[in-house]
Amino acid sequence: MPNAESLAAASKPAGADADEATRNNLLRALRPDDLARIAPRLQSWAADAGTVIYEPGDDVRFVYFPAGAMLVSFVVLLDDGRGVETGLIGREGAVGGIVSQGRLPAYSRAVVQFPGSGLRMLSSDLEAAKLESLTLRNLFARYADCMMAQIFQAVACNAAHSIEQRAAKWLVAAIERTGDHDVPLTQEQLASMLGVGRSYISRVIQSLKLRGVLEVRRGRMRVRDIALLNALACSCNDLVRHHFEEVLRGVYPTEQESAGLKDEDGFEAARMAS
Amino acid sequence: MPNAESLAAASKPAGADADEATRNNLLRALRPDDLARIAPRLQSWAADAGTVIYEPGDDVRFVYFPAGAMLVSFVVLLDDGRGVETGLIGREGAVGGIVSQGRLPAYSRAVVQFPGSGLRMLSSDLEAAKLESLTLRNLFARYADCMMAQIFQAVACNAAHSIEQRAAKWLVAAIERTGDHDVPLTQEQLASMLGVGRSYISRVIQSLKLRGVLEVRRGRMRVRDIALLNALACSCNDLVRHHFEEVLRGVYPTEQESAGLKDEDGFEAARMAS
DNA sequence: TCGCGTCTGTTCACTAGTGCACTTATAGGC
DNA sequence: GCCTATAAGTGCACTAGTGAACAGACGCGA
Repeated sequence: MPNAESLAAASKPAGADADEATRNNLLRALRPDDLARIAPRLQSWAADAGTVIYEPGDDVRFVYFPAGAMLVSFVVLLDDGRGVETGLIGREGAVGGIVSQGRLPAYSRAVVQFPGSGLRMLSSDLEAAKLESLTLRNLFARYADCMMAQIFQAVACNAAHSIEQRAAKWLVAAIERTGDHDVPLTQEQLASMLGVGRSYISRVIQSLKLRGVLEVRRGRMRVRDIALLNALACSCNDLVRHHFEEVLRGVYPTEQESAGLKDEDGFEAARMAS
Repeated sequence: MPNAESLAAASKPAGADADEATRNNLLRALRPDDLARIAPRLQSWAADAGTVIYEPGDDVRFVYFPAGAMLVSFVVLLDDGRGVETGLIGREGAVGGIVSQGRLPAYSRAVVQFPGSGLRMLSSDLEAAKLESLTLRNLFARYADCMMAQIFQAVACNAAHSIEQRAAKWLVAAIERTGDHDVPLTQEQLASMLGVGRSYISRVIQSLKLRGVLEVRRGRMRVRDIALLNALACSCNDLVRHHFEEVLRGVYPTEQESAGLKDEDGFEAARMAS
């Protein structure tokens, strides 16, 4: 359950707490001198679920760093009005101009999926800092590559895997990032993100419930057996996680602060998020 | 039909013809001083269909610039051994370390789909040149953003659109890039790239044939009515093309050398490729 | 504690797509 | 000009997923 700090969108002026920065893995991975370089430009930032950070075509002025249990989705709008999720970003990453490296019209919509708080800074400030620091540039290029890998895998996944596999994958991915087995999401929202019919998702969830994988409440689910859930999912998540580990090994901190996520049977749900 | 220059993989030592460089839009978009900066490092390069440029995990040392009718696919390998196409690159772009900006293990396989020739250079040389030139860096960041948009759209497309729409889209995208209505591809290959069954693709192609959209030969198709084909496709291609135009407007050359692609009814098949 | 909006569960008829098996066509090499 | 490998076409039984419709049921606000 998202903690009570999820208030309406707001942002403190500047020089946000060093504490807050450690709640985002990309920022925590910064060398002290790089952190010192950008810290004065970071401001704290919070948003409710459903908040649209930017729309397609918008000039994206900020880079956003979700922290804690906050999740942001990239959503591509189709001609028929549907919006399909193409990527899910949590405290392991950042949103806004990561690939384009500055101000270009956004292609997707970015929307807050799970509420929470984080940090943000002007893209122009980040770009300026990247010009001064090779290590900073390197870290963000590595993260961009990982994000790209995630999107690549999603293309293949959507072409090849069943709706049950994809739904299970989504839930595991969300829990890995938030560190919370409680998923505040209606079935309607999940169906819409996957680009599939609501009634079928309902059946899939029902079947997971009957197998004891999760509990259903109105507007939220609670995952009871994440190991089984991950086994029912396709391996797309695992492949992407592996790429993150390889590319960011030695850059991301390796500490095991797995947020109490370890299950009895040893499934390491928070490897990427940790 | 790919022209006879498609010989076995080979590469001339250096300082490749300035001519060849104009056959790739990214290189043609370079300012004269930027072109002069990298030209000495460009070498010409050719490959047959099926040539694997790199495999997942490989250290990608070169950036490849397809020219003319050459096409390169990104293919993500699934756990079950299938490989699904996630992106298609032709003379409008480049392959290799575009997003990661240097040497990182590749996530996908890159494979030559249609044979031909082009240019390539060491990633390290390109990165060095980008450090020296803001305009060069800017051009490649813009292209990276466009490639990202293409992949984003593919995620949504695979989630939402029918196989007929996706097959039609693929054919239009290929023709836009090559400038040739002849598509040297077996139905098996097309099915595999889309991640779907071969027998169903056969039925889709059959239906297109009956509607007079294309002719079928063994191992190749010839598109007769690309306007109708594009109408049967989803609009994903159009959306991506629009983003290319917006982001690379004023950077890409705007001349209309549409390679004889204009149809009687005015469908501009080569807008992006031109 | 009541009422109501919205989320969930389920049925039903239907369409899209699968996977296999088998036949038929075709080009290209000798 | 024939042979053969391989690609294309097709029938069939089957499964996955759709979309509309409607009946509860949950929980929040007054």
